[in-house]
Amino acid sequence: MHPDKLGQTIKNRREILAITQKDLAELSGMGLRTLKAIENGKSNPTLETLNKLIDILGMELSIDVRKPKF
Amino acid sequence: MHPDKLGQTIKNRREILAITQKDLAELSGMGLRTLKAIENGKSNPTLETLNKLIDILGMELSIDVRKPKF
DNA sequence: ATAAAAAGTGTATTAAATCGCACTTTTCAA
DNA sequence: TTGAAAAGTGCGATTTAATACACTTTTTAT
Repeated sequence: MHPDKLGQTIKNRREILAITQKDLAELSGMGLRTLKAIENGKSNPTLETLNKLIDILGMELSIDVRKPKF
Repeated sequence: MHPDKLGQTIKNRREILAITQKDLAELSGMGLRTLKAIENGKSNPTLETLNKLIDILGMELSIDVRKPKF
């Protein structure tokens, strides 16, 4: 999960929920500037910041062993 | 994914692979002190740090919509 | 076309993640 | 038992994520 892909994931989900960056930032209790940076893939967010976001977005973060492609 | 659970996930996986904290830190290109803090749930790591770790551990991070329990 | 809402940006400050060094504690095999 | 390897900790330095303010650009609805 690289910054660019993360940003798209967050942005896509936010748009599905039809809320603005400002509202998402406020609901998540984080700075608007920070959210903008994340969505634009220009940030290296902390786990805490990530958790705030995905919680409000109704998402979850998971870490699992990579499945081999063959 | 809270810091405590993350720490356990990392530690469990490392022990399955039978490598030391020192080796994992070096392979991941991160400070030993940082890895120790993460495993002990006393850290709020950045995405970049997380990526370094799970990459070496043969794991992957994913963010998906929460499935309802019913 | 245009006015308002939403999104993006430059700069500066603050809080905290990362890091190395030196040391202590715990684990574990001989 | 004991000695070495592994894990954990106090401290201080450096880097950078997170933040607010003020402003510009883009998007959207009328």
